[in-house]
Amino acid sequence: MSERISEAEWQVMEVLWTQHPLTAQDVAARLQPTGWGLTTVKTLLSRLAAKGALTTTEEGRRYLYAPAVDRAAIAAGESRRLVDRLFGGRPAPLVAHLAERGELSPADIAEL
Amino acid sequence: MSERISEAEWQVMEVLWTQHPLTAQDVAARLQPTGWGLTTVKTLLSRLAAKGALTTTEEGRRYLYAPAVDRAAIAAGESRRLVDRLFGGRPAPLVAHLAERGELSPADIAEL
DNA sequence: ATACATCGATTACAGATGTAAACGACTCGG
DNA sequence: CCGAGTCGTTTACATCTGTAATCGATGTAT
Repeated sequence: MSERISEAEWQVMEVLWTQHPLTAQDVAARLQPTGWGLTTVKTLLSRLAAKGALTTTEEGRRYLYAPAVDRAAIAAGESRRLVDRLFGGRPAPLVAHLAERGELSPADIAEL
Repeated sequence: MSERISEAEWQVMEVLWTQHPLTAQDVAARLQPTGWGLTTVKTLLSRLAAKGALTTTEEGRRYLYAPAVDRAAIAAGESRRLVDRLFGGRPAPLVAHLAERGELSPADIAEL
């Protein structure tokens, strides 16, 4: 699994990271708020399975989907890409910016 | 200017944020390391101009390009998107991850 | 004057992405 | 058995992205 996960695909992964295994139906149900049709969700599931981001188990006539990649690892990779691209690899400016937005609680800061 | 700036386009912006105004030639020269052809750079400049990310001034028969958007603002927006997407809007986990990579110097941390 | 270099603009084209309809196989209620 | 629903798969199609070739106009050197 070296390929990237697109934004729409990410939302599908979110569902499965939260709970798994699930059928396509179930995933679609949990993606209700996106307004996507069932076939759209199926397409995304297929693409994710094709790129090895999730595993499928046959259950009768359908599949049960489950994540095959670790969420934290993917998030780490994406963060890294962003920091490299936007801040030349130095995360400090990013952190500074986040801090300015006041969305880092004092507790968060203390934790570092 | 509400449209996104793609990764290749970002590299072009980097050049112009560093120095401006520049001709297409100059930008391409500074993008030497990418190995992109001159026409490729011109395409990217056009797309960026079309989406209002940079301004053009006619100088004789050619254009001088300069950024029309603030780098920090764009970076902030992209950071925000990433944090929303990957961490549900709570930047703490991202910061924690960056801290774990040891790329935040103690000085950086102190600064918060 | 003429050939050549250079400009921006137009066109190209494959792969990724978002979003889905259509299809053939299968199952289940009557 | 038969029609309706449900599966995954195949096909569709517009937009975006990366990467350029080509083109018509114009400037420049001889």
